[in-house]
Amino acid sequence: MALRLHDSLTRRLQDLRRPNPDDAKDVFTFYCCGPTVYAPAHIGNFRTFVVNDVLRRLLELEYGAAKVRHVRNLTDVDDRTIGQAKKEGRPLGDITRHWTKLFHEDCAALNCLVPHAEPTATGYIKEQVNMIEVLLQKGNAYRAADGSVYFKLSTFPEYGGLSRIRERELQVTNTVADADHKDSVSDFALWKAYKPEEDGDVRWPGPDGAAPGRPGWHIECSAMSKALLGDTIDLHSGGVDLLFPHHENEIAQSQCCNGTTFARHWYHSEHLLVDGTTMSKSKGNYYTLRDLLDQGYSAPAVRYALLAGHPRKQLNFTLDSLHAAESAIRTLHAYRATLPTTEDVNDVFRPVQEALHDDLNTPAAFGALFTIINRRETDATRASFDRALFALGLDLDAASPAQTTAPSAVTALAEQRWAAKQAKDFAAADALRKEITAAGWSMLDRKDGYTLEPVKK
RNA sequence: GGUGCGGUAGCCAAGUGGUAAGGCCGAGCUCUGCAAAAGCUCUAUUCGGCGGUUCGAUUCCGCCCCGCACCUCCA
Repeated sequence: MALRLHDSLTRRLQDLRRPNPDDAKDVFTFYCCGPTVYAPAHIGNFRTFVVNDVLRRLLELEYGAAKVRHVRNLTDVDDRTIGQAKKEGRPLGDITRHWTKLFHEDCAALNCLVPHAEPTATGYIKEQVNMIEVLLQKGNAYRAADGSVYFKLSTFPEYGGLSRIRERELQVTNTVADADHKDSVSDFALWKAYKPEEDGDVRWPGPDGAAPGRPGWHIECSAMSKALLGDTIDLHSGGVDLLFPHHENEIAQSQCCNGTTFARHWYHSEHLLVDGTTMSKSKGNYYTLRDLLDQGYSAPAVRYALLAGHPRKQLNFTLDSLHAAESAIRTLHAYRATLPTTEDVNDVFRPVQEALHDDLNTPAAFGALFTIINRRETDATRASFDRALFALGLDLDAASPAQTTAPSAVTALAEQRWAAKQAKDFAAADALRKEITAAGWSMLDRKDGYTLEPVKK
């Protein structure tokens, strides 16, 4: 079954295809909008990246790992990054390096495959400037009085096709008096002229005839995808919030500059909610991966919880859903141990991949997974199970709670209780169990000994 | 106001014009001295409300109620 995915532009399910499957050099090109590195990424951000990671895995299973090229950018210069640098009184690069490192750590913990390239906006200034110059030459952009460059929306009649927002509606809603020098309020910035009071020392030489400054946000993705993947990419994805204006603007810039289709397929994943509303700093209702790990939840459980709802539906995140995820993962872990390591004759877990191939239906995939498990298929092997888990990106071994060692006082109590139990002095054994529990540890009796684990919350 | 999405068991969540996957929680049982783990079994005559189409609708259509998101730099 081909990989079918909802396309945001046509609003239909469409098969994802390599345009030239007979060409050995042809690869499937996949661009996903990445994070802005100025603060910790919250798990809402990671819903997008985890969903896209499943997509990447499916593409690899479908075409072969060598036939997929996945690019995800890092926005390391914009109002927010500059604002954060200014606030902390540190160079912009310090801030963005710091948050990039933490972002990568979280990605690794969530078992996301590393993109083939992770370009940064500051690493592609020249490409962005070049693109702006082409747009100026073609008449799709103009220089403003302050030296900024804007995209002239009226030169691209197809604008709004993705978001279905018409220009006149934009103007109605644009109530903020625009302080800059646009011809039309709908026009968006390609290049922002340097403002000493706001930008500190962040500036580059601008496009021909423009002032020094920095690129606008939207142009970076257009320039980096062009540089790394070519004029037309097979799949472009991101969170729904990017649909307008970011992706709409990317289409306008890229298609006017390159004269060809920008992306063959658009995919947007929905938001993660907390307490029924979207996460945000101002509401104070967001979680970071670190928060959850510190509370004792495992990264695979977080990944599971993020995939527990259909990616194109809003998902309300709760600690209950994390508990459920932890339990489900324990079941998977125990089940895996029962599977033979023999070669598989029937791919009994095939329905899991099929569910994923049907518009990335992750909840249905989990359903299929457990249905098969509950059937106790005699043909099930570890290899077929692991293939299913690979597609979902679940690393079960990483789910085992951190092997914290009990304090010596607790170990001593445990030794005493074990001895008492061997001597069949059950009254003493029970009393010692209580003490151990009171100290925050569970003593789990095994056949030939015992293990100690922190008491579960 | 515009655009889009959704309302399915205690919680989460798939799905279909032909009579409701799955996970969690809970209950019972088995096994263990106890506990835990593991295994087995059970848990929606019903899919926001009211109409319509149909032999038949949770699934299609209309209206209504409720919730959420986006509307210029938020994944």
